[in-house]
Amino acid sequence: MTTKGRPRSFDRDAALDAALHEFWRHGYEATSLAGLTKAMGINPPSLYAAFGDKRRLFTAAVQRYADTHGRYGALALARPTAREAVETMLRLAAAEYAAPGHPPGCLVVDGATNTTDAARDVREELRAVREGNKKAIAAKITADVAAGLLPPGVAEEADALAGFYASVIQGMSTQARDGADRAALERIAEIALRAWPAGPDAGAGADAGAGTDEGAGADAGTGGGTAGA
Amino acid sequence: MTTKGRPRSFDRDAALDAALHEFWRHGYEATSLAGLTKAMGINPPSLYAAFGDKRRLFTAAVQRYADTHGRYGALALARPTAREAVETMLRLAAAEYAAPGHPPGCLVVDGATNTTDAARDVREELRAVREGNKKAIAAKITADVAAGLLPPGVAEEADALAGFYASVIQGMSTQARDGADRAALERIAEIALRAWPAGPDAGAGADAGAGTDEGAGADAGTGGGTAGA
DNA sequence: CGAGTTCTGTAGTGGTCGCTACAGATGAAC
DNA sequence: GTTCATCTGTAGCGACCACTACAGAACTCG
Repeated sequence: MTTKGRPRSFDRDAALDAALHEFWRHGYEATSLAGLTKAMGINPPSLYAAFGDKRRLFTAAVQRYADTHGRYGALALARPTAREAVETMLRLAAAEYAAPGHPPGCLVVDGATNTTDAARDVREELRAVREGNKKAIAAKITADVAAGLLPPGVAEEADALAGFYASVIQGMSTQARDGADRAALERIAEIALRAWPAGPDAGAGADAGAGTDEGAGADAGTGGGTAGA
Repeated sequence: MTTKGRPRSFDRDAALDAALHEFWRHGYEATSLAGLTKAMGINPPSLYAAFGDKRRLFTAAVQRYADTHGRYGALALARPTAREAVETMLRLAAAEYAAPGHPPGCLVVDGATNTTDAARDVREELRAVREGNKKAIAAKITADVAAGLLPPGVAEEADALAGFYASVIQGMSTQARDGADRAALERIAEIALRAWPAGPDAGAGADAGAGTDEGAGADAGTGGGTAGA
């Protein structure tokens, strides 16, 4: 299978990166073909030949995002414990969302927030990714409860905890887009980690790494009491 | 000054409410004049005579939102203590974001997330409201430190705490738009409140008795003081 | 070389965007 | 009634939207 015909005169990956940045900054529908072709340095027919159409180009950009800037999610979920996974996810998100060289915030969180009815499927595409991440966090928590790393009562609020940390991360994206720098985002992450449930031997305050005020009984009492009531 | 000429044939407030719902659901730029006029039950010339143009109609809709569904923010900030303000804001937001009868989430958070360069000022308008709310929360915290309701060290992280709770609320809006119901949002709010700093006499870690700090801050029945225990 | 294949730039397509000119309709003032 | 001011619906403005027909350019193959 040889490559016949006139060869492509642009770098497909570089063009995809340029498209990704456009979608990242403006969102799906607010990104025009004119803006895309200008940023990518190509003309519409080349775009359509290489990527299909705007809709498929967006999906390709999301995929590329997941493989590059958005890789922190998978990296964090690969950590052995739920606590490490959540902490890693928060801290990597803080660093990534405000990193120079690309638009602030998260493409998956804010890439298709404002859509017409015609682009409802685009919003659904990103929503599915967000919900998948949330479920993955909940699964990590449930697994740690089963492994004895977290008290049994935490199992009942695994979904709630996952929803909380998903909410924080999504809010961090908005904060980054509003101008928060990396330090500010890291402070948000740090405070969010104070809400992590105490270990299985709660009350003794055997906490891994975090807050100065955290190990004490207040949080342990809150979590255990609410869950067990 | 009498009213001469043909009287307006539609209810201006009702039309504004309809426009608000359109902007709320789709965001500023994804809302078309055609969609607005259809939802408002009027024709373009009537819209322009009554509200100026799409841009000014949006600002009027944001103002109406602030006076109605978005009133929870001002209500919460009117509470005497920072703790009550934040707790009230979280719980009212949880109830409001998933309430039936209107689109999910918050207009101020998600009403102008995806914009072209031409509508950058719209995004700025909402960003200013968000940042104002964040600063108001920080001011409440700083005031409570000055009043002795919170330990002096909290003053240094007043901005960080405000950023954290703003982040949670903004994330709750995304969660609501992704389908979270009121109960799920309230669980997020509850977990977020676990990160609230301990009272002024908490440094020694003598807090098994929750009454020390919670008695002043938590109102009856809200669960702010770990109600179930 | 010529034939075959694919890419590239030009120059549009119909459709929708926000917005408005215009004329008829509908009221108050006289 | 007549006059005048304002609103209303129709109909259409130029600009932009995503997208593509077309022809020439640039490559591999025989």
